[in-house]
Parts: sequence; C-alpha cells; structure tokens
Amino acid sequence: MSSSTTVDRPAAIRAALRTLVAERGFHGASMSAVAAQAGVAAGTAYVHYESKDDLVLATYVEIKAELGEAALVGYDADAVPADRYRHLVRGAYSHLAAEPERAKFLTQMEESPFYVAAHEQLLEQGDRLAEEAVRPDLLDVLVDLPPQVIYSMSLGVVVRLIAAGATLTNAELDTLVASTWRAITKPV
Amino acid sequence: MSSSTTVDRPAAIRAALRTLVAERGFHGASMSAVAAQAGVAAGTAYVHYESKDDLVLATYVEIKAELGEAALVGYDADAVPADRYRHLVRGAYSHLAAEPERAKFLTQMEESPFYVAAHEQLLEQGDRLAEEAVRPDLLDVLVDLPPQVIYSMSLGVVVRLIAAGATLTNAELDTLVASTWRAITKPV
DNA sequence: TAAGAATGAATGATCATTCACTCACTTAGG
DNA sequence: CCTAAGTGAGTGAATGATCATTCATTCTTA
Repeated sequence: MSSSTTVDRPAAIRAALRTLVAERGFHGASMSAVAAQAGVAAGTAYVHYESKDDLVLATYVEIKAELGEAALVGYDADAVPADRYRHLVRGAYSHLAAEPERAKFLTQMEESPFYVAAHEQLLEQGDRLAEEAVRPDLLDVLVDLPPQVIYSMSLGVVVRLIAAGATLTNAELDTLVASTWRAITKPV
Repeated sequence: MSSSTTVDRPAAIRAALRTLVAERGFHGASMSAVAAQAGVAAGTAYVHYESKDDLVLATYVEIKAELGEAALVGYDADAVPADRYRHLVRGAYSHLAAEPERAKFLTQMEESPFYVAAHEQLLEQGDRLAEEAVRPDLLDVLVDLPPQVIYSMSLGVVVRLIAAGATLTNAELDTLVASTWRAITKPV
C-alpha cells in the first residue's frame, strides 16, 4: 500500500516523458533523459514499464483518455451531430489549451514509429472520442475519406494549432468549428 | 563530368532515402540502410553529402521544389485568390497522387527533428508555393492563424490524404478544395 | 597517369535494457 | 515491544546493439 507521503513514480515518469517529448521530440527523450527529468535512476522506469514502447504507449493512452474525458464533460449524446461535434471540439480545445504539452506530445506521436501500435492499444482500451465518431448518424454525414484524414481535418487541426502555440478567442473557435465541420461533412 | 553511361549517385541516394522513409519512417532509414537500398557502399553517401541532415534536407528540398513546380504548371498569377488556391491544390494533388512516396516522405518529415532546419533551408532557396501563399491579396482573406496551421488545413490535408492511400474523384477533389478554402479563409 | 568517386572495415557515441545490489518498510515470532 | 526475515521499489554501472561518420585503400575515367 502507498501512504500519502510516497510518490507515484510511474506517473512522474510518464510526466517526464510528456515534458521531454513536447520540448525536444522523441529524439531528445532517451530513457536516461526521461529518468533524469523524473528524478529517478535509469533503471527505475523498467520497474514499472516493460520497455520504452510500453511507457510511450501508456503515456499516449493516458493523454488520450484525459482528452476524451475532458471533451465529454457536459456532453449531450442526443444532440444533433453538428452540435455534438461542436461540443467535442470546444471541450478538446479547452483541455489542450490549458496544458499545451499534451498537444505537443500528440503531434509528435502522430507520425512516429509508435503510432500504429498506440492506435491499436487505444482501440482495445476503448476510445470514447473514437466511439462517438463512428455513431451512424454522424458517419452518415461525413465525407468518404479514411478516418485518419477526417481526424486530421477536425480534431487534428485543433491539436496542431495548440501545439503551434496559437490561442483562439471564443468567436475564432466557433469559426474554426464551423470551417472544419464543413471540411469533414458531405456537401448538401 | 558525367557521361551518359554513368549513374547519378546523389540522385540514387536521395531516391533510396525517399523510399525507405516512405516505407519504414525515419526510424528504418539508417545511412547503411539507405546505402544498401541505393546499391552503394556505406561511405558513398558522404562523398556527396556532408551528413545525414544534409542528405535529408536535400531530399526534402527536392521534393518540395518538384511539388511547387508541378503545382504551378498552367498557373494564372492574375486570377482571384480562390481560383489560384484551387489550381495549386489540384496541381499538388495530381503530382503527389502520381507518386505517393513523396506524400509519405513529407508527412514523415513534418514532425521530425529535421523539420525546423529543413523549413529554414526552404525559405533561403525560395519556395514558390510559400511565396504564392504570402501574396497580400491572399493573406488578406486568410484567417489569422500561424502559417503552419493554415498549411495543415489546406495543402497538409492533401498530403496526408495521399499518404494515407486515399484517392479522390474529380468531384470529391473539388469538394475538398472548397471545404479547405472555407477552413482557411475569414468568414464573410 | 592524375583526380575524383567509391569502398567497407573501423571508430566512437548513444541507446535501450539488464541485473546484482541497497535500502526502507512490513510482517511474524518471541 | 523488539527483532529478524521478507518484500519489492529503487539504483546505476555494465552490456550489447545500432548508428552516423571517417579514412586508408582501391577503382574509374578522362
């Protein structure tokens, strides 16, 4: 059992990975560097994670889960697709803007060698946002493009935008929601 | 001087890098692997390029230059911004779809540690497409977001789409042009 | 034959990962 | 209470693999 005085090392190590990947890319996030950033010895990460892949995966899943949870706060599952989309994008924006490190990690992740495995892991664990995206009434109105491309035109834009250091006013965010919605839905 | 019977090794090495990065990511594109793919010895790349960074940069610049050239064929510089945009996106699409390897290389590149240096190099050499993007009459109608984000909502979508293996009909491509144009321009 | 191109084994750096060991803390027995 | 054995997190030097890069040597070609 852990008492209130003990530290959650796995969480500290995941946080260190987030920070280093966000700041320097996977390039600058060697296991020794991560350990140093977390203030632990090189071997400690391996007490909690089988491998670097395992750690990266766990960190990615954690960030995605937090993002999904945050985006779904106050969500009305019975609303019309366009309104549901608006809610999710705005929720994701707020959550990511509050800690841009997360957005930077995600953009670094998306084209990395880890991504394929990470995406599979996510599907196994159940990705609340992805599950929302495949609801039939939404799918019906989406353009016929690979999910990855749909993502890159919608939530992906928000992630990259925050990773790039941009901030939007409420009005600008609404414009972006509307624009990206038009981009991913079939023309009337 | 090279006669007609000699091979252009630098070009072969750049092509090998393209192929390996497209197929396996930067991860699987070590200098030995690139040399092997090009059918030359490990040291040969260093006869023509100072370093791996140098080779990656040259390959990136080459792909961007080819893309710009292809997109600008038949370009009417006096047309209205929306029409110029349409021409460039359609041109880029055709060029990339003809050899998706290029699109895959570009997506791999965009979040890699090489990107910052590559982008600078591109600006020095003069990027025809980027120069088109900053013409005042176009800039005037674009939303106020970092260029990188504008790119990711416009040409970036096309690049990712092709890298993901999608193909579009003429009509679908027009829809995409219109959608992304709405995404990057200020609302009326 | 001179000059540049090509070679590929060797070099040194960096990495992920391992493991024998230490240490703090818990538990069982007296 | 006290103590001894047990437990598992934490350590960090060592290992072996992989890489980018070098260079003495060989080959090609003009």
